[in-house]
Amino acid sequence: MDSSKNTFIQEARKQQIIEATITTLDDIGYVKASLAQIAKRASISTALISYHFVDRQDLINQSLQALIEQSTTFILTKTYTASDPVTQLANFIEASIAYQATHPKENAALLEIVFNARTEQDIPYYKLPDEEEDPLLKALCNILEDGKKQGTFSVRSVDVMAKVIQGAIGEYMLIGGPLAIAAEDYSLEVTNIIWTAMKVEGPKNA
Amino acid sequence: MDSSKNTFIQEARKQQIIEATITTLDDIGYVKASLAQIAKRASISTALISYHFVDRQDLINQSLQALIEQSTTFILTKTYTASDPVTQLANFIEASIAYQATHPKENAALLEIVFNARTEQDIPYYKLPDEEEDPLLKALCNILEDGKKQGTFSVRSVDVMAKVIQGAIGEYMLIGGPLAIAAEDYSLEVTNIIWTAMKVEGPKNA
DNA sequence: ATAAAATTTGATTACTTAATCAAAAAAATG
DNA sequence: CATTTTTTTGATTAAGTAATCAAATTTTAT
Repeated sequence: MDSSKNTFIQEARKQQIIEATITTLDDIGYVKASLAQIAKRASISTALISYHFVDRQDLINQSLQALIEQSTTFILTKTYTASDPVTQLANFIEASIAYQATHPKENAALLEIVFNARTEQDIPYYKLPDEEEDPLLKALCNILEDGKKQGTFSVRSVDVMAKVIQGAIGEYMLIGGPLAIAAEDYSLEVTNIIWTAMKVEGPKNA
Repeated sequence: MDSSKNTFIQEARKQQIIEATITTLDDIGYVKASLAQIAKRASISTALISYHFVDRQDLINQSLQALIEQSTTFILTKTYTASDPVTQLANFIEASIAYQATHPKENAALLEIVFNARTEQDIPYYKLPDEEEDPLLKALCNILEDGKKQGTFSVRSVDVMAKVIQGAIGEYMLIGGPLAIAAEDYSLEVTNIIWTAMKVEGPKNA
């Protein structure tokens, strides 16, 4: 809770363990990412992990939090370089896809946790509520709202449009093998598609 | 391999075990879905699972295959009710989302496997190549190609557009909590967005 | 009905797991 | 420099894992 009481060593060690956790998740996946495997990659004993984290679940949760913070900061920083919704949206899409391309390890680890971890009531993390929780979704909705208000975007449902954009972004990491596309090309294509879908027209139709 | 050699009992039992596997995956997730848990839900002994399936991996793989076949058949059957690309696309989107809404258990189990299972070389299933393998993606691409050829759709890259559509569909199941939208409403919104994005215009711009 | 074959089980196997704990090592304190 | 506190380890624990196997049961064929 209160990290001000922790020494530098404590914080550094925790950080090291979290990094080893991320590496392990990327290497061998959630199922096989045991404390022993994580400890091996951190070159420490398993007991030391238990000393710094109350639980395996705790370790996973803190790793997840670190991963979310890192990617969120990366994306939102680039997004708000601009002040107009059009550029912000383009930045958002590009940064989101660029993050995946430049941080494959972190991205894989994030996926592993989100799609494997469950609450004590066995509710998968990926089914947990969005909106107020997910700052990326909120930022995206805000940008769409702004563009809608100032008449730049033509959007029926901001929520659904946000989901479509999120889906297009999320799909990039699932592209494997033959039809692999460069991140920049994919970003441009997606931005173009979304832009076309929201283009304001002369005569309004239904 | 050759299922013609299997007796009815064998096939029925295998089917029962696969169903129990799906239920277990939905209930408690991939990590905790042990043979014991699956056996409990099928009201049989764990050894019987080993008798009918060579491996746990084998059981998971056969369950996955069953799940993919089921959803693919459902979606493609509804899709090809029509013969024109426009209706086919609308059908495809609607059927894909409807399947998720009407088969939550199967859908959850499919997710659990795809995002947890790995090959012997530790490659996650979700990273395995698409295209030739995934009949849904192929069908979607064909529909887009058809519409493009006959001048109904305006698409730069069929591959990317297909991914955007897949992403929008896949995102539906991740909508949890407050902003839950009815499947039909979501389908209509998505179809509308995609249609707008592919609308053929009068004057061609760059 | 009886023998043979297929199916099912309970018990056991060898392993891996997360977590605990006393003791050792290292760091901080007076 | 001595002592107290923090950090780290190795060994152990109890529980759970997939898989095996001989024996029991059921089904099928004769």
